[in-house]
Amino acid sequence: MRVSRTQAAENRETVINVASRLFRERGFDGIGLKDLMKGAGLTQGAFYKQFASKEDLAAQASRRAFESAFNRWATAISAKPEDPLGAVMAFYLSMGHREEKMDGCPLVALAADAARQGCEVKASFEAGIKAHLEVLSRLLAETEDSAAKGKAMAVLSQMVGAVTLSRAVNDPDLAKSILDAAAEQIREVAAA
Amino acid sequence: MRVSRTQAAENRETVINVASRLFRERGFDGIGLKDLMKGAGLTQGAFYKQFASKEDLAAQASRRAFESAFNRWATAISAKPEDPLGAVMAFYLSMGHREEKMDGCPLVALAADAARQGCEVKASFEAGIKAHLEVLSRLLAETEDSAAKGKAMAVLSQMVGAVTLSRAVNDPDLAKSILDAAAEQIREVAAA
DNA sequence: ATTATCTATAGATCTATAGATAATGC
DNA sequence: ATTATCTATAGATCTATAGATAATGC
Repeated sequence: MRVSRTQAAENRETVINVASRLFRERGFDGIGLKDLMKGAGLTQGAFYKQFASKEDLAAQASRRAFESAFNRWATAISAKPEDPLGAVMAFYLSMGHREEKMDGCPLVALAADAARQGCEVKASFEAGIKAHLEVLSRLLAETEDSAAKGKAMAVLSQMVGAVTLSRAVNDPDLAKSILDAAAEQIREVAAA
Repeated sequence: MRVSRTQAAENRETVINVASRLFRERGFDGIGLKDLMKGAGLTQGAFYKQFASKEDLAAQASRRAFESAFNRWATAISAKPEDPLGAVMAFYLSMGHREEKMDGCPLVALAADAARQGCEVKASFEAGIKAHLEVLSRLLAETEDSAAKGKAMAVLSQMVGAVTLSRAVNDPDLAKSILDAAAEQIREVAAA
């Protein structure tokens, strides 16, 4: 029954990866440890040798979700170097992202949940938000540094809010209008 | 044990009012029927004579939360008729609103949760979002109707996203910067 | 007679822990 | 000898239902 240290470390990574997706899909309170462990091919009993508590896993899984989010940003940016901001907006403010809860942005899926968690989870989110703001500041390419930071905060708020609202309604036309309106305004802000 | 019809109707309203606050504070999955009913001074057994299911209550409570949100908007607007948009932003994008989860905007507290619920809850949110957009369109006072609608969607997204992000971080300075950046950009958009 | 609420409970699930097992690592 | 995982379980909680109770409403 015991496995090697490397295997145990791999198992731990798998649990974090699975949790980063299932928490996004169902919320921190929407899935139990049994199903999370099952998703990693383990049983619930193995959980507490790897993690201190469910909240501990929530903090780790949030960090992992941000890592995978950054990979998507990096892929989009490097695929279109002549318009990196446009490339990010094209996928972020798309109907595809709206429907892709499990692999979508953790800020949209879990930031409101994170507000109800302890300070470890919030620390993961704070780090994730700061990293997002740095990338956005760079993409907005302001000459003045403080202006870029403010714009980045405003733009990130708008992105997160737009996808959140688009997911909360039934009507896909309304959802698309919200995403398009955000994209339009971000274009104007970036050009200003 | 039985109460009069009017008393029963009052009890039902109380349950919806309590749920609209406790759901916002703890999330749809973060509080059980027992505690919701206790908050209304009743026992769990009385629940199913009034509501078809927890999701049914979630839809009703969401509608009620939007009603109370509109009251706050209306109060702010009528208190400062020379700058209604500024009055709304002053409370919405404040640190006070950030800390006031139970009575704050239901879009911030529950829109991400609503995305995981059934179509009844989403219908409540769709109606609430549309009503918000109508008020905002009017406050933005565009001459062209379609431009006002687009601006309203962009501004609402930004408001919801900013408060959501401000609640997900530990650092109050960062939280305040996010709220201020959103307010600043909304002022510019409104002036344009 | 009807019915709103109560107590009680079914049956499932939740987080967390205890002890057994069997493979690793010294 | 140590330990990662397993099965099993404690104790609490969840949604939903059943049947008793007592007041309403006809």
